[in-house]
Amino acid sequence: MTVRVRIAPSPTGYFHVGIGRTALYNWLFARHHGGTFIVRSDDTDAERSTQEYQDDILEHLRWLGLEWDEGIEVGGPHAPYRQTLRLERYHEVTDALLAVGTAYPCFCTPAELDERRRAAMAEGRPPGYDGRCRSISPTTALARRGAGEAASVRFAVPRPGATAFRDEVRGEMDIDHANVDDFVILRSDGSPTYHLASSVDDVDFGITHVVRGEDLLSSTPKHILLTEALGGQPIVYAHLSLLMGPDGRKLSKRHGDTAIRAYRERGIIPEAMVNYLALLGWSPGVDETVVALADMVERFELSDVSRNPAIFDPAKLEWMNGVYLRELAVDDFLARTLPLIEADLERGLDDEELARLAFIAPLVQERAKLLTEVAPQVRFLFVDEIGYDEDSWAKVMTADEIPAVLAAAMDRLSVIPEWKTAAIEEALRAMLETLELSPRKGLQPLRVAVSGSSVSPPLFESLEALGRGPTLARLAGAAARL
RNA sequence: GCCCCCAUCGUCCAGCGGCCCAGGACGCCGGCCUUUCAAGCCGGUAACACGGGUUCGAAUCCCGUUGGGGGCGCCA
Repeated sequence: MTVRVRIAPSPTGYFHVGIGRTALYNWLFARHHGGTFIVRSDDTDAERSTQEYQDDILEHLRWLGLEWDEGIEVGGPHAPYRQTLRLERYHEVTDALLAVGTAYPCFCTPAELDERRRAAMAEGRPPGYDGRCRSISPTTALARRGAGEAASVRFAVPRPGATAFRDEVRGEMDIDHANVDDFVILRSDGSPTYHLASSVDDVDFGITHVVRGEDLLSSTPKHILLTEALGGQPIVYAHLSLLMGPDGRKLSKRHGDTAIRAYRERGIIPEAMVNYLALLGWSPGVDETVVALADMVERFELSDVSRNPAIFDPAKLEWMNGVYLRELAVDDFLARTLPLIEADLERGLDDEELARLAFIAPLVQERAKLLTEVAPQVRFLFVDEIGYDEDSWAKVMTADEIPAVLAAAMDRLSVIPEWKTAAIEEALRAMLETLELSPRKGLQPLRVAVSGSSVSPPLFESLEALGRGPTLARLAGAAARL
């Protein structure tokens, strides 16, 4: 049997790290088994669904490299893969269930249900639907509907009864139907609920494994019951624990960024995000933290997925991002960084500037954790006027010997025969010796004078990249500002 | 309230009855290196929630307590 898995994001919000991880696990599972990964759109919530969110989801699925074999935008044998386009099918199924009595019309209004739910809670009874419309005879029900009375359709859960299944990450489950109420499958406005649409799609699309969040664990009997009623093949379930915020509560907006987009914009690269997400709840079985994608595919097993809720830790993500940044080929690093640099400068770089950037890039690559750190670090190479970081200035440009240092540096640098790192270093070290200054004392002022900050790429290389003219001008400029 | 899930360093993960006075990674602290910041290297800090069993032997199995999470919608 070929493995067929899916994710069914609802376009009611940006693609966030939680679904990202679920998508990744589905993808890894499919790839590991040579199966099919499907993406469909759960867009039945017309109120909250937007095209912007839909685009964001697909864009970031691709950004993470989780290409899908079948589904929305790419098509496939079960197209279209969006639920709003399959309403007829849901009605067809509902009618069939109604006909055999596996489902029944419910005439309770939302207001009534709400009131009863409140009362039940207050009295300590289970707040689920009490099943009162289940006893209405089919003829009476038909008459009432014929008379125009609004009705939703509920699934008649067998009682007494229980649903047992084996969850691939949690083990054997057995849920008594006393805890599964007669749930709505079709709203009174004719739209399908999540339970119906999702289960019908899973059956119709031949889904073999459902890997999803633990929040759906207690709804699983509903889906199994529906699947059986539809005559579908049994589906294997695997429920992933949820992602938490730093305070141990469910991850949400108030914890800061949960959107994958936000991390991308902050300078996280997809390789790092994927690696980090993969290990947030799954272990390849060895004490390794940085794992190549191919190895993940090779080793991924649902049985190795952790049952513990996991706290999303941006600090570790950033560390990992640094690891991946350093592993990048310089050209690749440059390619990913250039758009950010040009955006920062608000102009493109010419060939000569590109060459200077390429010269300095490896040195920046070594120290970056985020792609977004690069532009500010190299900005001084491409602007006419630099802005000084005031903290840096206050910290290093206030010592008594500063004027002498700047003057000596200008003297030395203006006469070196060749403007190369080695010659620059030699000249400046000679200067340090003459002035009897430590590198820290004598070189930091030059760094601030030239780059505007006490933090920059290595000084000698930076000067070479800047060029003699601009270097001398910056030194003079700083001297004038003292 | 009821039902379900979970429980190893601050965090993520390893451990699936003896190899564990518990291992790796992030973080944190210290050192080395050093032209800044990083990186790198070396070292350190820190956990089996609690109580009962089972067993020659328990982080590992069972029960309970506590704690955390999820669910109980004509949301998904």
